[in-house]
Amino acid sequence: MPIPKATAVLATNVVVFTIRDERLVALLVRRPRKPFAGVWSLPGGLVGDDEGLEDCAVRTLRDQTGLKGLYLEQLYTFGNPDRDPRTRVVTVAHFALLPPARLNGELDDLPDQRCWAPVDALPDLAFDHDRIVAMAHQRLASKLEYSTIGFQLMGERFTLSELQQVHEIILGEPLDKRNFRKRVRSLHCIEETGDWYRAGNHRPARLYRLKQPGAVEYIK
Amino acid sequence: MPIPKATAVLATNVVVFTIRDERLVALLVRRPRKPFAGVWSLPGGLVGDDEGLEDCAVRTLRDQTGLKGLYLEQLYTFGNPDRDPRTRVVTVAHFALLPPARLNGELDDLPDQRCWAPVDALPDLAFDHDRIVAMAHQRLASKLEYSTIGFQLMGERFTLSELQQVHEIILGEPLDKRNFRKRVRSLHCIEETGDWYRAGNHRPARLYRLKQPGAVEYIK
DNA sequence: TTGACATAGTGTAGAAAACACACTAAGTTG
DNA sequence: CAACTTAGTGTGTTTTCTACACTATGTCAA
Repeated sequence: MPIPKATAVLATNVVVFTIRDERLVALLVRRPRKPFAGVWSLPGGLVGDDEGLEDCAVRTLRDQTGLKGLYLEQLYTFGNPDRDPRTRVVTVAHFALLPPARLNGELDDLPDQRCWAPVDALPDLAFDHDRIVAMAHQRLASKLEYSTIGFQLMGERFTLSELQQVHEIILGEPLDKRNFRKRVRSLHCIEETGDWYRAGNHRPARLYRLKQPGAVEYIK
Repeated sequence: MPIPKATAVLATNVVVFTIRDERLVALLVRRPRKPFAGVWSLPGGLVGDDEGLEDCAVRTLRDQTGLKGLYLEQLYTFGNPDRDPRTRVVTVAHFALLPPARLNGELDDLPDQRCWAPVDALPDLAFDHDRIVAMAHQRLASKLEYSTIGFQLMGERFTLSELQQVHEIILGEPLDKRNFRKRVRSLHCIEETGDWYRAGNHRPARLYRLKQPGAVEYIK
């Protein structure tokens, strides 16, 4: 028995999060084509014939934004039949984390075609991309509480204050400094570098690094 | 610009869990066709042109097993390019929960074509369905700890001992009776029916029911 | 040099939650 | 009515969570 003909167009999209100006922002690209030509949307594109889903997410992200080497995981698959006005398109949504330290002008070219939009003040987005961003934010916030995913938004070396600020911004609430540090220490997954971060007219901060840079573990 | 031609065959699969003989079991169906003809596999099938993903999961489950009205949620999308030996097939995996009280012979017809297999002793499965079952089991166990999903395996009325046993089986470890009951009571999501469950030569057990039968909430 | 400034860094006590643990209650059955 | 079987209950201990405020150490400017 032959296989039925292909039934759907398959795409991936990625919500890239970082912190900018003390806000959680997501990376948007301007759609060059109909439908929604000129409207902001998530980076992404069609899955190649012989390409894994995560591979596609990585590739389209690199092609459209130059970003690579980010922490990335699958989020959810959106397949409402009328989410694309032309034809059926199913998208496997992912989210990725870019440490703000890597933001240094990485995306300053083509400023009309890309932007970082605060997740709590998004412009109109194409398709159902606003729902995707909302779900990704929610997932990220949850995972902060029961995993070590938060470290994936840190650079190679970071201070505890930095880390705390990132958590506060994503969760949308202030955290107690001493309790936060106690909790982080109890994870035993970072170590002192021995160096100090100096900035401004105040006491320097210890720099830490992850013991296992790529690892994201469940806690408790 | 025209949309590119369809790039992938899209399917859904469902892992239906229930408890049988004090084990967590998943529902398997025998594949009628190549590839893997005659091999056990998860119920599922191709997504219709104008059909939602969850709708497809519900439909194929009903068509292949007669089951309906189950709690069901999306699990993960498996899209490895060579997971199907013929052509690219991407499957959106779901899992569903069938209260054991509804097992009464529901699937006793066509016994050669369907079976309940213990998740820790699966037969060889088609495609990557063993990975799907493993991930579903892991997800279910996690969600037991931070949500009220466990009640979706209960019938309309149930005893606390029943509920505890289901938790123990899924988690694979014994739970303390008094602590378990304390925890369940603190959720405030069940109420006494006033009736008693009588079975065997021993004290009857109180019957409870969910205050909001469909609801699954996050806790803590 | 020294004082003002700004952020880094630290401990403790009370509350709440998690955990370990064993006996009595109330039916059925022979 | 005695034996059996599962239902149902409380307390003390440990651990985790929470609230809370001051000292340390650098820079910078006067």
